[in-house]
Amino acid sequence: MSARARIYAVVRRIPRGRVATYGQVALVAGLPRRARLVGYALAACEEEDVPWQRVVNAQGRVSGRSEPLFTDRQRVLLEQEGVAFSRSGRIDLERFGWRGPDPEWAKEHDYHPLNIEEKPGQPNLFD
DNA sequence: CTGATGACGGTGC
DNA sequence: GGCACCGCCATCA
Repeated sequence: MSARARIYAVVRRIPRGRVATYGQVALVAGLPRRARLVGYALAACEEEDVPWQRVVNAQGRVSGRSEPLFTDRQRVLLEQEGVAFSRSGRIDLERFGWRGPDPEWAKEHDYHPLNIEEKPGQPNLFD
């Protein structure tokens, strides 16, 4: 399986109303420290069932594009899923960040779980 | 082949 | 918070 195909498979696991970082996607796909590759793969992605809008950078911001129209589009799509942006255009990853794939699924398909804990006191609106 | 270019990220100031 | 490096690596001119 190509690196690209693995990346798309991981992105397809991110649920509605959640966002993952490029680095997290790389890690789950078994490609540590290759966040740039994830960005490259998504830029070239033409598959309809890959929710590319749910991947943002580690600062919780929508990454810039050569074509700024797609940046706006990504934000609109996420807001429609219930993801909130701060005034400065940031997403609170404690609230909306993906906690990793279902461990069951990860084990079966040889991906890496993340096991990120929910922060106590932060209501989880989407699980 | 070589150098430049990114939907990146960690570190340091 | 911002900014500058630097490591990263597939693609492309």
